[in-house]
Amino acid sequence: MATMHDVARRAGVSVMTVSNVINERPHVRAATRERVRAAIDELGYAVNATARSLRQGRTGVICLAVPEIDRPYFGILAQLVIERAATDGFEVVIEQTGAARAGELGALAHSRLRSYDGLIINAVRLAGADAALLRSELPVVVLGERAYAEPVDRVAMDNVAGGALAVRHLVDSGRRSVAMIGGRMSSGPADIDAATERARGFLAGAAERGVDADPRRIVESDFSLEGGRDGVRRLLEAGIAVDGLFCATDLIAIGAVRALADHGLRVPVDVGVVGFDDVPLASFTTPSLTSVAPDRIGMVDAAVSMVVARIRGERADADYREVVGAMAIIERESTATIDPN
Amino acid sequence: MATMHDVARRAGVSVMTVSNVINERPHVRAATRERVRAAIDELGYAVNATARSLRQGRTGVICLAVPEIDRPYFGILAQLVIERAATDGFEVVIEQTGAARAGELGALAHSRLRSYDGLIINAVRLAGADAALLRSELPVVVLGERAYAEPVDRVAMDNVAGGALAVRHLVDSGRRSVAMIGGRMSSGPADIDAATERARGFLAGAAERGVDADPRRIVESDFSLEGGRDGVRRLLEAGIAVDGLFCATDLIAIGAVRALADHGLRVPVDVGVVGFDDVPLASFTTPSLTSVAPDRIGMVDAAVSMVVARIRGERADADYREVVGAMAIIERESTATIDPN
DNA sequence: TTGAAAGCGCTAACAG
DNA sequence: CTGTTAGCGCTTTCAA
Repeated sequence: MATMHDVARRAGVSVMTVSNVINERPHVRAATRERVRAAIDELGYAVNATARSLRQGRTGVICLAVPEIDRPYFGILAQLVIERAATDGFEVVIEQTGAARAGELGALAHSRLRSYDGLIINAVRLAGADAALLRSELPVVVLGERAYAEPVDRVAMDNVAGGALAVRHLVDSGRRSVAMIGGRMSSGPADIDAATERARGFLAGAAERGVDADPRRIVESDFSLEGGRDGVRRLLEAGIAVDGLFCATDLIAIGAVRALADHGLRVPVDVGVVGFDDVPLASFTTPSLTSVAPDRIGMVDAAVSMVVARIRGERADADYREVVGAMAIIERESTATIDPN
Repeated sequence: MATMHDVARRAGVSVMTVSNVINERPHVRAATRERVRAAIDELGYAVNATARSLRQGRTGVICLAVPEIDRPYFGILAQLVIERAATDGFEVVIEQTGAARAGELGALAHSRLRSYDGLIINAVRLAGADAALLRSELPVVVLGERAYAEPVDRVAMDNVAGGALAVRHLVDSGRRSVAMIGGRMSSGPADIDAATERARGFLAGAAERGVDADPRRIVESDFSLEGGRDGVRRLLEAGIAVDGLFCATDLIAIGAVRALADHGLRVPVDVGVVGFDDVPLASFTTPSLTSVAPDRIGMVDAAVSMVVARIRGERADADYREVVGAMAIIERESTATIDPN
């Protein structure tokens, strides 16, 4: 690979002039610039980003850490973050945490090692005690979750409100025996994650509408197709009557719809189903899936803006911000109102 | 951030000794090692990967360039590549090409800039004329596609065989009027991509089974849910009778199944549908989706092995290899044999 | 077993 | 408008 020195020699200028041309700085005579450009083309020169990063102490790269990139929700999120970061001149590398605390801590450590300029982390397991780590020299924005006692930069979605929206809609469309798959009954304030918050919303919404809000109507599960399938099996085996089912993600919902069909239960006639995330697929399943939709674009915009502002030093160190994204319910076929006949 | 010099000063040794400890090189006295380790912990020191990369000329990072990370196929692929690369001590960064030639050339250029050690590129638009670029100092393995006249390192899937498998299965399960969504009739040998190859397999398989293999039975489409929906609409509007439908990806198939339902056509009773990729979702849709399954794990293993061998200089420069992954058809409900009554 | 010196390729700061 | 110098943090090379 040619270096800047090679280009300088060939163009008969100093390396500094080459650098000035490459970085489009003023005060370079047009003729000189052309000579340098020609040399660059002839040698097939390209800047070495590693050397530039070492010198500048910045990489121009933001890390996005998500649990698993092969879940549709995170695929879309990644796409949006990449596009949005590009508008501020940043690249994005994606890191997977495996939805584990170790992986999430690893993403933090790793961002430091690689000198990424900032980190947007969709943390699902980082505990409040880890929050101190989130307030380091490295600009970090926590995305998606909502519960740290310590102040950190954070973009959350209102999972409780979303869960309540879902169950209210189920009841209002004629269901009385509601249940939830993918929720969690928190053992304390320590591990408040999306599963817990959505479950709280579910219970609150059910109580509000005067339907049975027994925590036994909530089963835990992975946020996966298999989790939905197994969740339905467990509900039915426990003998819990269900005509309205709230699933903590769309993937769970799709697995659940399939399992319901396998048990001879039709959606929406026998059971109404609501998912969460509003992935594109939700419009295309049969039946199409009613889902709680977070304001993805707004959240991504807020997260990137926040991390970029920190990187640029535009905010005081202790000035932590929190943004909570809006939720909406998108009604589709899976909760069509039951004909009273 | 503490540097190696800070650690050295604190431990009362030279930077070289610190480096030796960090890299677990022998010839460091146990006592010295402990002293250095203690200093590292006290200062919270971590190596600066950028500086190391600049010095070594290697980054330990492989780039994986895919069209769009939010398609399930590529999400899974990324997951597999990350896991496999880790076994050889490499990290992976994911780059999106937008399924455009510019994006694919960009991934190449970018891998050079960032000094990535190698590139695995799922190229869908790079033309044969660009193949020369693939044989540069940068180790590159082309994944998924199959058609370059020039020799390059390549891991392909047998798209033609896969298309033929699909149509044979449709005919053998009782369908006679087959059509395809997401295929392309190539204008020449220049742009042979998956859409073209799968269409060739479709035509060959149809001819082999003695059913109508008119190219008008193939409609182009995006590899997306919307593409499948629109493809069905176009087929039906063109008045083409269809009782067997081959879709170039599972996403197309899911969109198509939905559109068929909207037109009052039931799957599999009225139309049998075969997808391609065998994404996990295929087992969970209603009806579950018959799909052509590439040997993903085998392909990923081959691709990572090839690029790592190149990085390590274990192969002669001109010794290009090609691996073609096996295909299988996974039969599910969407092609259940029609009861002759 | 440990250390000193050099330099990877680039850019900030300043000099001309 | 252009050039010189120094140094980012690390590892390679060689010497002690």
